Amino acid sequence: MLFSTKAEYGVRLMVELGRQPSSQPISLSTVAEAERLPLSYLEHLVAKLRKAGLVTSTRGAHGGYRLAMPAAEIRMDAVVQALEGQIAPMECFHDTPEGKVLCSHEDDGDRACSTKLLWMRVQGGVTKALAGTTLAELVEFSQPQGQSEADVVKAA
Amino acid sequence: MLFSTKAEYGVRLMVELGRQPSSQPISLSTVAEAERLPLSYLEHLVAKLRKAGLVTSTRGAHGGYRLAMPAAEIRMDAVVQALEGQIAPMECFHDTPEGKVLCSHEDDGDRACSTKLLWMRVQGGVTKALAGTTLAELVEFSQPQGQSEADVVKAA
DNA sequence: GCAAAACCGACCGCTTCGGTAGGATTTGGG
DNA sequence: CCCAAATCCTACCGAAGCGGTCGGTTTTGC
Repeated sequence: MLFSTKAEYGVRLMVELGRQPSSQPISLSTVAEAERLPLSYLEHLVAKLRKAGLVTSTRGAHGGYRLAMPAAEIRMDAVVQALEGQIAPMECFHDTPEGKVLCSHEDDGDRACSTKLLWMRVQGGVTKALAGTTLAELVEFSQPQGQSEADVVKAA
Repeated sequence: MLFSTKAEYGVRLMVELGRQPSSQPISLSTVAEAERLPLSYLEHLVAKLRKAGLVTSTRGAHGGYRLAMPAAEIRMDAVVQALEGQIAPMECFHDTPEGKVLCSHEDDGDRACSTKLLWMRVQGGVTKALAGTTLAELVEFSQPQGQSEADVVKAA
């Protein structure tokens, strides 16, 4: 599997927050019940989302979480990265100060790294899919009257 | 990380085999030395490739492995799948008899699965990248006189 | 002040990862 | 015919991550 349930649960959590039209926060236990997910596990996940600045929290009674910005402005690559860590196909890919990726096997002798081309393409495909999808799209898609799934997927 | 070193090592192994022009097999220890990888671990990986029909083996002295078909006919999705198992973004994706993928959270109440759209797009991106790359391309790319990396990546 | 909620950190069983070890079997060459 | 080289097979092992659980602390509205 490319991703663990951290991404799965975390994205569901975000969609649940995005579904709420009101400005008042909703509690984690509400989300946990709606999605039938373990509350104490969601706490760990929402902590990552909060540290990444994707959700804000209000403590105390009637507290809870809400999106830190409109759902249309939240790209899913940020969400998945907050939950799963750096998105790279391989251990040997790491970020450079310029924000690019490099393969550390780069200079094995006189040849180029034989796998780099492949992982660059995979990286591109995943990044494109994640960055090209907003939370608002997922909220819209999950509504019962949403357009046919084939249409939306095709638009990727 | 999306993939483990099984894919990394296994792909390097395949490239090494693809580099050999002759028809005679090359031994694992030769590959291990060339790529500086542990021989006993490579044995496990090459076993998966053999079971998947991607390489053939000849036992005994002067034995070894060779590609089961021309490198240009070997698509990397087959290689990675043989090494890592089914390529799916999520646990809840599984193959159907028709060869498609489905999300098992499909019918949670009256709403569509809120994450399905996202994982479908990711799945599409990865599959396109892997299936659109052949072993021959990687062999070509890893030669010192290969064309610039930007050109090849762009062609994805 | 009580209850509801966010917060925090420790723990735990399980599986996978990356690798090692030891052997068995097959085969070509001397 | 025997030995060395090679594939093949099974078991094991430490470390790490996954998917939680638990107990507690702090904050806040009513």
